[in-house]
Amino acid sequence: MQPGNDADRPQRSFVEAARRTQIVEAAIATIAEEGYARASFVRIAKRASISPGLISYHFTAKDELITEVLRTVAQRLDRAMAGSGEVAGYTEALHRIVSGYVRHCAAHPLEVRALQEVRAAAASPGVQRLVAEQRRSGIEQLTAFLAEGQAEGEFRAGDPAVFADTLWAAMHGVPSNLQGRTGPESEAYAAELAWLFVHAAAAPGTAALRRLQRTERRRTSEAAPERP
Amino acid sequence: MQPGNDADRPQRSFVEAARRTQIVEAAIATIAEEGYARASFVRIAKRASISPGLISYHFTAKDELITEVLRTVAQRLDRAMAGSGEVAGYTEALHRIVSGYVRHCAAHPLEVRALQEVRAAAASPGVQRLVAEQRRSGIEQLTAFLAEGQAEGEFRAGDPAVFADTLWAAMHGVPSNLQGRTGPESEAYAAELAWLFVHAAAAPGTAALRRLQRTERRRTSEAAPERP
Amino acid sequence: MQPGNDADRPQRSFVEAARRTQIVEAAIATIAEEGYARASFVRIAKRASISPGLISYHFTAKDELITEVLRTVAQRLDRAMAGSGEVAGYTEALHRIVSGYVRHCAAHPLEVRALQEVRAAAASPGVQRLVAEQRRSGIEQLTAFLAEGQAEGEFRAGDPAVFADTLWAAMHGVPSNLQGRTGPESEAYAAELAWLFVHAAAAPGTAALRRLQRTERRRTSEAAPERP
Amino acid sequence: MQPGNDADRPQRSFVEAARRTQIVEAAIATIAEEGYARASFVRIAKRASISPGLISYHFTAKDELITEVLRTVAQRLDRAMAGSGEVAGYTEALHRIVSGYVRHCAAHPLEVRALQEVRAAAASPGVQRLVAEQRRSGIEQLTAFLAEGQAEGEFRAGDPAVFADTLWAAMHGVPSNLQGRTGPESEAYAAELAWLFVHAAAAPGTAALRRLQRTERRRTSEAAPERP
DNA sequence: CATGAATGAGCGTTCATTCAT
DNA sequence: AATGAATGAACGCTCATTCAT
Repeated sequence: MQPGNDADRPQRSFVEAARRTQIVEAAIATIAEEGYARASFVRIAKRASISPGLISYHFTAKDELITEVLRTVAQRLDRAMAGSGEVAGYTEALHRIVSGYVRHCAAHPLEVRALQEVRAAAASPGVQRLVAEQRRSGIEQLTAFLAEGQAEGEFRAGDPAVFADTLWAAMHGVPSNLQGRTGPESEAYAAELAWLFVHAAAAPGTAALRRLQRTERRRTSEAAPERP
Repeated sequence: MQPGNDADRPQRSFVEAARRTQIVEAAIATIAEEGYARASFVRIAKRASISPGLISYHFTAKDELITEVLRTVAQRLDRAMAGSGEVAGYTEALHRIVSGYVRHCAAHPLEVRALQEVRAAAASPGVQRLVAEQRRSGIEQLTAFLAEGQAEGEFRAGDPAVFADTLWAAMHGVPSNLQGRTGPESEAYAAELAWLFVHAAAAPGTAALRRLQRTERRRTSEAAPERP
Repeated sequence: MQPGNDADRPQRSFVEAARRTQIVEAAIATIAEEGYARASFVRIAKRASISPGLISYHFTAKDELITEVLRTVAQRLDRAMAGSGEVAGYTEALHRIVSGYVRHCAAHPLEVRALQEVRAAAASPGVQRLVAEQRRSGIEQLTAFLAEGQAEGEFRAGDPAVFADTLWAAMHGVPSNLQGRTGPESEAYAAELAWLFVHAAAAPGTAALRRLQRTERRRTSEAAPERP
Repeated sequence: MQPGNDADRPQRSFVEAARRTQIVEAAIATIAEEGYARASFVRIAKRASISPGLISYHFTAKDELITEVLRTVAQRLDRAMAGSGEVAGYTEALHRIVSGYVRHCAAHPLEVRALQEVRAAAASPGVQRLVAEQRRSGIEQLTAFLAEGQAEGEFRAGDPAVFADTLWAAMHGVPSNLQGRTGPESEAYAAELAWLFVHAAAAPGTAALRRLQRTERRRTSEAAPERP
């Protein structure tokens, strides 16, 4: 969902790209585990087993590094939410967005934690602008998606912008809510949250809803087939 | 919703209380407008037109000041959400909680912004503990309220904990979502969000829901009677 | 042994004198128990249950307070070392000086501790000057005393200045050496140290030494008469 | 006499070692000349012509710098007191300890002054612990040495612990007593003080004492052969 | 490319001292 | 005579950034 301006510096050697990636990963880990406030160049460099000066060499300023962190993590999140394979309709798509998001949070807690830390604590105007832009863009896409679903008759009436805001905010809370939950519990959480929003959005009596209900019931019983 | 230990230091002179209040308000404004990371004693003091040393004189450590900020804002929020006057039932109470919260955010954007900043960016263990405790306590109260409403038959079946998590997260997103909206727009936002959660929670066909619907329609038409 | 310039401010009301005394005592206790570095006006005032401003009111600067502390404690020490009653000769006088000093250290550890703290840690030129003066004066008196004893034939030949230096230094170490010793142990320490210096100073075969030996033996057996 | 744990951080680059040494030396000079209380990072850095931040870069905390100062100076002192060459017996060894110590004080007054300042004025628990440990260890070694000399019949009867305390304290006073004395005067002071303690410790009529007396007389007459 | 020593500004905090009350 | 709120300078320490090597 992040807006990309990949044209910033098109020419990048292989080694340089590798170093940048390494530094970004170290930054993600440091921010996630020690908090944004403690993620100094010295600490990030220590984690990457390089010198702090090298970070400044590859990134013109801390802002650029943090920006890269933001883009990297958001991109992976987008991919996780998009999922793969065909989608039968809007209802199923919504279900996949929410559950995919929750599953990604459960599978990559460090990344998501780092994302939240940066979004909340980063103070520089540049980073804040990007955060706002990611937010705007994300909500815009959600709103468009919901409006389409309405137009197709799968989603009920109501202001799609408010619904998108709420969905976005609810997703933001997921990492915190997942803390202390085991893998299976996270899976259940994903299902529960997805259903909550699917129900809240679905027009009453849509076939899409019933179809999804059947699909999910099968999935669940396959995953836990102890029932006779 | 914050856990209170008001017995910390019972004896406080009038002047001291006034200064503390002034400093807390300056801190709130600074955090809200410049971000937690830039809310240094020097900047807060400048806003209050006092010397930085005076903050240390009145608060034993920065933690204490931030804690006071957290408590002050949370307390006002709690009051706003509780509202005044009788409440007919759980459905109406839920409506009031959500709309009261949104209205408070619209009326006191600095306070709420500061609250979010501190909750997200404060790194010290002491503050993080209080933040976690406020969160735990808030969600616990919401969960209990929702479970009661279920037992009384006003709310539909479902895990009240997940619903509470979602509601909490959605409320956290409100200040951001309100940014750039005018007063009347905020009012509409409050109504919309409240309806969203009331609908999501309400058991189908409750009288309470219909009653609330009538009440709100009257309120709205009085507030904006330009319709023929 | 401290040089007195009592003419600094001759006119002092009764109340003022009492306050000054109270503050000086609080300062002594604070310095002794918390160390010179932590003996701020606020802490001293808290101990005296007064306001910090009052200290500045009664003492023109911290230097003056510390100076007063130094004078007060040194004066008591001098009195303790002078003792009371007749002294038969120089040998006995030396014994009394050393043992009197040790006993005073054992009886008033706070005072002496404060004295050492100030002497060692006080940085201001004014205080350092007084410390140096007390030292000079003390050693001068000791030197004169030793030279007299030499002239009278009770003390052996040798540079009295070096002996005085050594005695002064040894006395400075007493408070530390006394730490962790019980009352009776301190008494034994006093006797041992006094004997050490009496022996080191005494001319061989003086009658004074034998006389003192008899006296002390009697004192000791009276204090611990469990011998048959 | 200081307890060493040199294994703290074994790996240190050449440049870093040089800087640390430079900073330690600057700290010693600052403490000695301006007093411990005025030995701030800013002042030490100014003396070393570096920025204050660099001290923090090379030492994790002020404690570590002061600890290094303590260790460095104490180590040199130990070496000076141990001296070189064979020692005929305990009496001669005692003479060498005292005179070696005094000579070191005369030759390196800044170092020793700094040592005293730190020992007396440093307030942090970490430093105080090391100071106490150095003291304990030093007195313990002296006591053991004296007890051995007693067992060998060279030293007279008496509590070696009290003698060690006194010797330690007397040595502590030397730097002050040396102030204002010229080189030759210091040499005389060394001889006088060493004799004082040798006499105080020696058993009457030992051959060792007479032998030492002859040796020293020769040394002295060679150093100042103006006598006919 | 890469290092890591070095800088200088800014941080929270302490303190002797002042002064309106 | 006494209070205690208030100041401003100094403290130890952290940090992004620079640069000689």
